[in-house]
This record gives sequence, structure tokens and C-alpha cells, in this order.
Amino acid sequence: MTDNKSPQSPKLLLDNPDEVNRRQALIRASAKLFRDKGYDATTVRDIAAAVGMRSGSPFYHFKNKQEILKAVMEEGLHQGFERTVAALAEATTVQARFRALVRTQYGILHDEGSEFIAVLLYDWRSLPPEYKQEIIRVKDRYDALWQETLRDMLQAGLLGAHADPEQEGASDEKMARLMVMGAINFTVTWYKQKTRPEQMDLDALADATVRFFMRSIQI
Amino acid sequence: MTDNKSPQSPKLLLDNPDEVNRRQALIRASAKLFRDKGYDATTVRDIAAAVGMRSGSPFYHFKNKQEILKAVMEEGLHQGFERTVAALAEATTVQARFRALVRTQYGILHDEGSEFIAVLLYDWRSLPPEYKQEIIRVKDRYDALWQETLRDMLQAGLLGAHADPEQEGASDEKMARLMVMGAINFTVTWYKQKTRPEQMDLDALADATVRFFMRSIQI
DNA sequence: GGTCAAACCAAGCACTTGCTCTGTATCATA
DNA sequence: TATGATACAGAGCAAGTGCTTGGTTTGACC
Repeated sequence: MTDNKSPQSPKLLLDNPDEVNRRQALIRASAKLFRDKGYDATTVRDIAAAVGMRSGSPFYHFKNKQEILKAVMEEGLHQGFERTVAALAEATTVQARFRALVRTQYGILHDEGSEFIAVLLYDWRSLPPEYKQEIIRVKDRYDALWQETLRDMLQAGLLGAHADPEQEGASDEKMARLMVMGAINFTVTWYKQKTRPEQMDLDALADATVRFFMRSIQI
Repeated sequence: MTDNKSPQSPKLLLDNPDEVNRRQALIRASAKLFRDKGYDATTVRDIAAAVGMRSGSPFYHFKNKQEILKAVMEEGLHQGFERTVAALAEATTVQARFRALVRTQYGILHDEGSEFIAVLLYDWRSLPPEYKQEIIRVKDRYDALWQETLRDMLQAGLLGAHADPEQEGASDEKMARLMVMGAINFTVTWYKQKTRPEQMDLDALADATVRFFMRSIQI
């Protein structure tokens, strides 16, 4: 016995303009499943069923399961990059840019239908090494967006222990990025949206995060 | 074909006093494997081979694979709790206790042979819900150790944006813990020991972390 | 109306997985 | 010396796994 369901009716192409590309539907469905159960615990049959396919059909779009994982991560990085660039474009001051970075990252991690980066963080070790390098290349550009603003923050004395003008520099910048992004990214392990009403929403979470990390300006 | 190796020679009981208990050896070996490849990607045969058993033998010590995962996490929390309590006992000032917490947590996460908590963070979702509750109970006591010191830090104005005496309190304390522990715990995704010589060791990493989070004392 | 590619199904293969079950070597104790 | 408990080995089963392969449907285009 293999699959059993009603016969095919491939009219999704015209019905749902959002998913003209069935490949994109597979990526989105896979991201949700990977985020919930993990890459290894998600079977190809799960993925296929989530988009109304049979178990063998995803391999028309991807040559193997690992390429689905890679596609999910790439999708996340590209979406994340564009969202971050757009958010930074609207911010003028350093403080506003920092707040924009934080808020956008929370959205990327926790918005509905945006499970890609969470998968990247969770299932990184499931990705074959040859794929890792390609992803890292995109991730570096992503990190650079943060690094720039954090450097300005440090120089302005808005971050870190004390505003010491003659400090190491690059090492501190990297440390600042790892700590701030670490704290934010780690929310994927504990933050659950829409569970309880008293739960902070993403705006409140971003505010609290900015408040915690950013030093008040010494007037 | 199943396993094939030399016949058994069960003298480990007296040879290796560290692992009088073979169950403990299974837990330790499993922790390493889980940490490397993840729970789902680690087979029972991997675990058995790591301690010189055949594929069916671990089930003499554990009723199923999930109980091995649970045992790994419990071991991690108990070890972590004791290490943390011991470290706090030697620290007197608030700053020293904070530094002790940070340094100990890094050790728990990255010391050789101490992969339990990393597994807890990585493979939490692989644990069946009925087991999760038991673990959470222990984890809460663990978190309380942090909460106490962080509260003192906040009240002394050593943490957070500004030392505002009449602030919310409990909410801030929790946020502080989530941010600080998040940043530290997230190092499991990027910190690799003993790779390159210029890499920070755990002491340097702890110092940099404390420096980043802790405000200098206003003299 | 015939052709063709895109997109999928149906069926299954080869292999792996967690786990069981029976037997057995070892040691402690009576 | 008999007996029971401990701690495995050995063999394998049933279910599930990623993936392949050949055929089928659909819509587009000349």
C-alpha cells in the first residue's frame, strides 16, 4: 500500500495566484513542517501531503530531500535580507536603525508563514557541508547589515559596558552582534505567539529588547 | 545481516571504575552523538556501537530511545545545577556571582564531555510532551538560580538600560534572564572550541560577555 | 487535431529504523 | 554446587524511509 486519495485535479495553477509555482508551495509547507518537527522527523510523505501531492512527486521539483532544506534556508535569507534592507531604509538615527533591526528580526523569526530562518537556526547541522558554504555566503551579507549599525552604536556609547573611545573595535563589534542576535534568535526556543493573551506581541518584545540592550543617552 | 563483532567480554565493570554503571556510559555516548548529529539522525545502532554493544542491548537499560534522550537531559540539568550552585557559593559580590554564572554556563555548554544541555537546547522538540513536564520542573529551579542574581544586578543598576528604581520588576527580571541566557545559550550554534588557536577560550568568552552586558559602576 | 512538455500519480524497491525475543555467559549468593 | 539475577549477544520482524521508474493527465501551441 502506498498513498490513497482522490484523483488529481491540477487547477491550482489558475485558482491560487499566490502559488503559481508549486515549488514555492513545497518550500513553504516544508518550512512549517521542519519548524514544527525538525528536518529528520519530517518525511517526504508529510511534505507531499501538505500540498496535496503523493509521496514521489516532490522529487520532480527537487532532486532530493536535502535540496528542499537548502531551498527553505535560501528563501529565508533572501526574504530576511530584503525585509531588513527595507526596514533600515526608513530609519534615520542610529537608535531607530537598531530598533528596526530588532523588530524586523523578530518578525522574520515569528511571523506566520515566515519559518525559514527558524529552520536555518534549528536544522543547520542537517544540511550537507557542500550546501552550507553556499548558504554561509548569503548569511555573511546578512550579518554585515547588522554589523554596520552595531558599530555605530558602540562608537556612540549606546551599547556595551562603557563608551571607551580607544577600544579594540572589530572584535567588540563581532561580539556585540553575536550577543544581540543570539539573544534574539534564541527566542525561537521559548517565544510562542497567540498562545496566551497576556503574552507580549512582537512590538512589545522588540521594545523590551531595545530597552535592555541600549544604554540611555547621557544628557 | 545484523551486527558482527568479536564476542562479549564483560569486564568493564571492574576495569573502568568511572563507568561502573553501563547505563551512564550510554547516556554519555548518546549525548555526544545527539549533540553532533541530532536525536533523530542518531540511531540506536550508533549509540550501541559507541559503547561496544549490539543494537538491541541498550533496551535492557532503557525501555525506548526517547527515554535515553530524557536521561541525557536530566543528567545535564542535574550536573548543571550542581556546578552552578558550587560556583555561586564561592562568589560574594553581585558582580562576581554574575561572572560565575556566565562562566559556569559556558563550561556546561562547551566543556568536553558536557554535551547534555546542548542536547536539551537542540532536541527539545524531540522529547515527548509527557517527559517535557518532568524536565521543566528541574529547569525551573535552574532558572531560579539566575533570576536571583539578575534581580540584584538590575536593582544595583548593573544591567539594563538605566537604573530606574521604581520600575516594573518581575517582568524586567525575566526579560533580563531570557536575553542574557539566550545570548549565552546561542553560542552552541557558533562557538567551536579547539579549532583555531586564535579562538577565544571559555574564560575570555565569559569575560567578553560580562563586559558586554554589565554596566560599569558609576563612581 | 496532433504534438509536446510540464506536472503529477501509482507502484514499488532497497534499505533503515526502533524494538522484541530467546538464549547465554558471568558472577554473587545460598 | 545449584540458583537466580544481571547484562548482554544474536537474529530478525514490521513499519517506515528516501527515492526511482514508467505511465497518465492537462493545458499550450502550431
